[in-house]
Amino acid sequence: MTHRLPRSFFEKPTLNVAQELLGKVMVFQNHQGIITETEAYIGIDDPACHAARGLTPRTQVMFGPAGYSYVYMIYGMYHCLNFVTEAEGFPAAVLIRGLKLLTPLQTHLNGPGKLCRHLGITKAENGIDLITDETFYLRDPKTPPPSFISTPRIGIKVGVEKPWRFVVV
DNA sequence: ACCCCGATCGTA
DNA sequence: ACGATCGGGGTT
Repeated sequence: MTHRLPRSFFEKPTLNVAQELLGKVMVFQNHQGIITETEAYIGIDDPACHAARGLTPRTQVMFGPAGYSYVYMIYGMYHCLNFVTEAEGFPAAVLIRGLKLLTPLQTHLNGPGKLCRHLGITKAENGIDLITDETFYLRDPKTPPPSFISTPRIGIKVGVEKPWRFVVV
């Protein structure tokens, strides 16, 4: 009944994964929510991707196999949650920017910092294998894929010309 | 040891 | 429009 997304779902071109993640259910501990907004960060030639500055302790997980979490701290206050994509050795990930919680209130967590703060996601959640972890994974609700638009990515100073942000409409 | 900067967010 | 706040990573 879980329909957990397999590694093959993540081990694909990042733009495809970013779009196909829309409408999927993210499960983290006791939380569940529908993904409503994503951004793609693709390889060393994408200047907005952390991996453009090479392999460092922080970006190591992005160089590893697909289907792992990549969590980093930003502005000294917030964390951002990503899922690693593509083949091992190709550093890329999808940033999760929006989540509609599957609660009676259906709270919409819009913004990567607020999303992590609400769910309690920190660097302790970096490098988790979403294919095998007990309480952190993605689920396919088997509903029709939602319609979406693409826009430039938010909050970056380089790579702004690439329309690699995807938002459910 | 030092310095700069950032895939954000709330307030003004 | 701007400040909060601090770790990562490059430089000295």
